[in-house]
Parts: sequence; C-alpha cells; structure tokens
Amino acid sequence: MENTLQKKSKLADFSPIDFKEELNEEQYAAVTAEPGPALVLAGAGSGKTRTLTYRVAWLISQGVSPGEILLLTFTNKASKEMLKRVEDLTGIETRFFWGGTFHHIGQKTIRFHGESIGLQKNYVIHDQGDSEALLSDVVKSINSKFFKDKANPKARLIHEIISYARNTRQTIRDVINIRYYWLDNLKEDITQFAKSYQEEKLKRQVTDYDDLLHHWLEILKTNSEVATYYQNRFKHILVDEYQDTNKIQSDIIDFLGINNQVMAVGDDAQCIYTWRGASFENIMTFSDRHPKTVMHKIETNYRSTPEILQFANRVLATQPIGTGFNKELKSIRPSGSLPYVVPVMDGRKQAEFVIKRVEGLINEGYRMSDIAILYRAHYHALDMQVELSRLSIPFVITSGVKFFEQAHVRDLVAHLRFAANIKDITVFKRLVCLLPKIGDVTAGRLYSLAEKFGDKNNKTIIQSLSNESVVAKVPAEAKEDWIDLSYTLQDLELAINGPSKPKKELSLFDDDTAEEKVTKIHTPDEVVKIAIDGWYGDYMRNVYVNWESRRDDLDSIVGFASGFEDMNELLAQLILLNSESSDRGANQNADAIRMTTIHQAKGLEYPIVFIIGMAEGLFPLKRSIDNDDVEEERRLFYVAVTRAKDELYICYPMINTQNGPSIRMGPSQFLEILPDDSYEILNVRQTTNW
DNA sequence: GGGCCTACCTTTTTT
DNA sequence: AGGTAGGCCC
Repeated sequence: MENTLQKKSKLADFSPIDFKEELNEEQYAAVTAEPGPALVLAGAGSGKTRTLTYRVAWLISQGVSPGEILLLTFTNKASKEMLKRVEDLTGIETRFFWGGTFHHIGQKTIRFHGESIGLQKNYVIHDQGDSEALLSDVVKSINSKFFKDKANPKARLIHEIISYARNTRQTIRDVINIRYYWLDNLKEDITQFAKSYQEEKLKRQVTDYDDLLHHWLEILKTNSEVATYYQNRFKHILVDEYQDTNKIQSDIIDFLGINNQVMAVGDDAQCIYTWRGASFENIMTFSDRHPKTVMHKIETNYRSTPEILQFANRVLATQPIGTGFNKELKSIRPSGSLPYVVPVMDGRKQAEFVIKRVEGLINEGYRMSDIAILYRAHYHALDMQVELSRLSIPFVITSGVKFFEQAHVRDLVAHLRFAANIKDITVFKRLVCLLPKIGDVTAGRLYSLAEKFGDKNNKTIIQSLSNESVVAKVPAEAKEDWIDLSYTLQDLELAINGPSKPKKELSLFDDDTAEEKVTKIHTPDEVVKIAIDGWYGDYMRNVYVNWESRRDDLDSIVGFASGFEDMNELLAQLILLNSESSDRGANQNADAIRMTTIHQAKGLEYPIVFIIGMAEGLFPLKRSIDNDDVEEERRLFYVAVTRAKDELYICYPMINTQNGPSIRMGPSQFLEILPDDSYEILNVRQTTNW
C-alpha cells in the first residue's frame, strides 16, 4: 500500500493527464476499459502505441503499481519505443515494469526459475549461428555421413524445420508433411536429431531462441507455485502486435492470463511473421479463448492523407474475402497528392530518381530524417546505398550487417560466454578455431583433454587449458596463441565468478565465505575490458586490415556493458539484441535518410516514404509466389504503404541486373490489381527538373 | 585424417 | 562480408 502511494506521488510530479482531452473517443474507451479481457483492434496509424501507453498511465492513475503490469512486444524496436513512451508519459522508470520482447521476459523467467527444468543461472543463449553449429555436431554424432550426402538438407534447414515445429507446437512429422513434403523420407531422422539436439543443449546449459519461450511455458506448467505467483502478480498483461504472436506465445499469454487480465492489441491486416510461426488465428479466436472479451475498434487514422489511406484501403480490399476483421481506416487529414508509381530502367536509375526527388523535397523544407526508403529485402537496397554514399548524402541504415553479428563482435562475446559457462563447447570451438592449425576436430579433442584433466585435478576446464599435458597436444604453430588465450580466459573466469570454487562439492572445512572477500567479482564492463585487453586485442591487429575501426566497435561494447550489473543479463542482451543495427553512414540521431526493410519499419511513420523494388518477383518475392505466401506479402505491402504521412513514392525497376544476365520485370501484381485512379504514374524522363 | 585456400553463394523477413 | 564446398597439402 505504501509502495503504491509512493509511485503515485512520483506520477504527481508530472502534470496530470487529461485522458478525455488527449484521446479520441475510440482510444479513450480502450484506455479506460474495465478490468477483464479486451481485444483492441487498432488499424495502422490509429494511435496504437499511444493507446497502449495511455492505458499504462491510466492503470497507474487508478492505483495499480508498475510491478503489477506486464508489457509484451514482439520486436526489440517496438519494445524500446513502447517503454520509452511509457516513461515519458508517466515519469516512472521503465525498470519498474516487467516489459520487453517475449524472448526477453522468457529469458528472465528462466534465469529465476530454471532450476526446476535443469537450467542453472549461468545458462547461455545461442544465436542462430551457434544453434546451427551445435545441431550440426549433433547430427554428425548420430550419423557421421549425413552431410556427405548432398541430397540431405543442411543444418540450417533442419534447424528451421525444428524451430517452426516448436513455434507452432506441431510435430516435426506434421511440419514436414505440410511445408517440407520433399523431405518425407527424413521425418524420423529429423525427429531423432531434434530430440538429441534438445538433450545436448540441456547438457551444455545453453538454450536457443525457441527454448526461451518453450522453457518459460514449461516452467509455468510444471511448477504451480511459480505459475500462481505470476498469474496473481500480473494484474494486467498488455500484449502489443498480438497478430504476430505464434502458438507458443499465445499459449503463454493464455496461461498467464488465467485471471482474465489480458489486453491484446493488434491489427490482423499487419500480420507479417507467419514464416516464424505467427498465426493471425490467434487474434481471430482471442474472444473464444477469453470469454467475455470486450472488443474495441480504433479506426481513425491521424497519420496519412486521404489519398494514401484510400490506396491502403484498396490494397486491403484485394485480399480474398473473409481473411480478417472488416475495417476501413478513416482519414481526418486534409487532402494531399495521390501516391506516385515510378517505373525506372534499373536499380541505378531508381537510385537516381530517389536522390533527385530527395533534393527537391529538401528544397521544399523537409528534413533528411523525414524521409524513409523501404524495401522488401536487404539486397534490394544495394544500388541505393552505393549512390547515396557516392554523393555523400547522409543515411542511416537499419538493416544489412548487424552489429552483434559481425565476426569480431561475436568473437569477443564468445570469450565472455565461455568464461561464464564452460560447458558450452560450441562457443569454445568458435574461439579456438581462430588459432592456426586448429579446426573443428582438433578443438573438440583439446576440449575433452582439458575436461578430463580438470576432472582429475579438481580444476575448471579453463584452468586446465594452460597445463602442459594439454598444451603438448596443441599444434606447434598455435602454441603461443593458445597460451595467451588461456590466460585471458582464466582472467575472465576469475573476474566473472570470483575465486574458483572447486568443481566438486566443497569439503566441510572449506570456508568459502572468507574466500569470497579476497577477490571481488568485477562489473560487466570491467570484464569486457579484460577480454579486449587480452589475447584477442593483439590477434585482431594481425587479422583485420581495418582493425582500428573494429577495435572501436569492441570498445563501444564496454559502454554498453556499463549499463548492466549482472553478467548473465549482459550476455543475454548481447544475443537478444542482435538486430540492433550498426549506425553505418551516419549517427542514429543525425539528420539523415532512413533506410530499412519493411519488417523493421513496422510501427514507425515518416512524412515521405519511398518503396523501392516494387516489381513482380522482387515484391512479392519470387520465392513467396512459389510457396503460395502471396497474402502475407500483400499485408507487408499494406504495412509499407501505411508508414507514409504526406507523400508516397513507389518505384519499380524494369530490368533486374542483380545476378547474371539482365531479366525483364513488370510491376508488382499488387499494383496491377489496383484501380488506375489509385495512383499517378510518373515518367522519370519527363521529370528531370524537380 | 585434418586443415588451408580459393571461389562461390548467401537470405526474405526477427528473436 | 561471412560462411562453405572442393581441391590440395601436411
């Protein structure tokens, strides 16, 4: 009770919010809804995030404490945006809420309660690459010749199948029957691989992304005390982008929301993650699973001109009948120009057009940061990037090479991860394979050797690495590096865990509490610094021509780490935030053109939007057409279109020069199907003087 | 057998 | 720019 009052007084420092004044009627109804299950259908640009954040503020104003609210989102970007706006609005720091992506909250729950399913607090998360590497090892250990047969799928595809099965909670047999029928003869093998893979991960104390959801649900289901705690603790569960939840995510929400406290917010027309198991069935059947659900529709669009909205509505109207909830966005803005469709010769000409038009827009008074260039796939933006760089036009690209996926960043993080969890042989291999003459096989052998030596002599694996008996088996050319690396790892192990605890049970006479005081456990940023100053810092100088800029990247991780108190939390974030893009070309906050994939632009808005590569085969992608996934691409197009506030340009190259011989292309079927008066065609040759 | 080097290809989207 | 198959060397 006192606690609640304190939080309220904090809010009181802020000017009180006049909910009625600041929201429209539709929004107000959703924001102030009575407790109970609610489904908020909020169309694009209708103030979905606004509604969500005001809902939080409303709940706080009603005496709910931040700790009783769970905020779930789908992507890091959405989560960051939402938490920031909640903080701006309520003045309450975001750390008082449980908020973040599903994976983030799952990770946290497992960190607290993982023992019951066999995971220690120091378990480590594997990213895509690690997961595939481990799976590949598992497959080889079961059938050493499996990958020798070129007809067999690669680890990547097998992982994709296993992942899809888990996210949709289907058996691997079913998934293969439906989506991978050509692998029919491998059903049993892959099922076996999946089982062993699962066991191996547990043994190694690692999880992949999917485990973060799976173990989370598992803990809730098998541990009624924990389940009851969270079910009662979270008085309000708010789920953003509900249309993009997959089966396991909706199961988690349903389970946590047993007391009818879920408010799901979403837009079925913007479901664009079915390839990851998202199912807009979830949103369509929400009220069946949550009886007495109150539905709120928010359809007033504040973002776009009537012309752009009409275009968007027409795109939706071309969906097959009965695909989603009926909705029609209503604009309140004054009329603007029709969307422009711009045929261009090729990627180069497309870039030229965009740049020329950008110059015009700047003269009209727009800022660079008002302009976004959206595309279906990273590689569609290649020409664009080249031209912008050539003319030194500032741009921020939130796609392509991801910061945390670059080799040197992963290498550095591998040090920390291995020191934190020495059972993780996958990450060990990644590290020592950097040394000359050490490959996958030798790395595995050396690991076993150190493990055995450690067991016998009551030392950790890392302590054993520099022992003569192990070093003796290291290839001559690698010895020097090996020893340096060992010392660095030993420093890290000490810095992370403090003085070594003997691996076996403590003897009765050990006074480990006294020991703890001798060496302090370092903060995460200090640990990162140790890693950079260790073996790797020297190594990278010899390997990378541009080692200085890479070194800067690593140094920036020290800064990132200083925001963390707990090493495990830092490591989890380093993996889960891997979509955090590097700010190449310009600073994130700089006045620069934004370039992103449509997926990453979801939830964002820009005065001016260029959609490039709007040709049949590029958007929808040929592959989607082949796989019968065109409807999802259409929703994606809808998302792209509804990002625009004032002006929308849709360009399509007529010749594809990407790989090999030039191929003629036509406009996207999504354009062809629209009535002619939905847009205006711009003939580039006649419009050279904007 | 194991590792290295070169040429090729990768991916559609994210955690 | 990073990962990988195929050919070659130890």
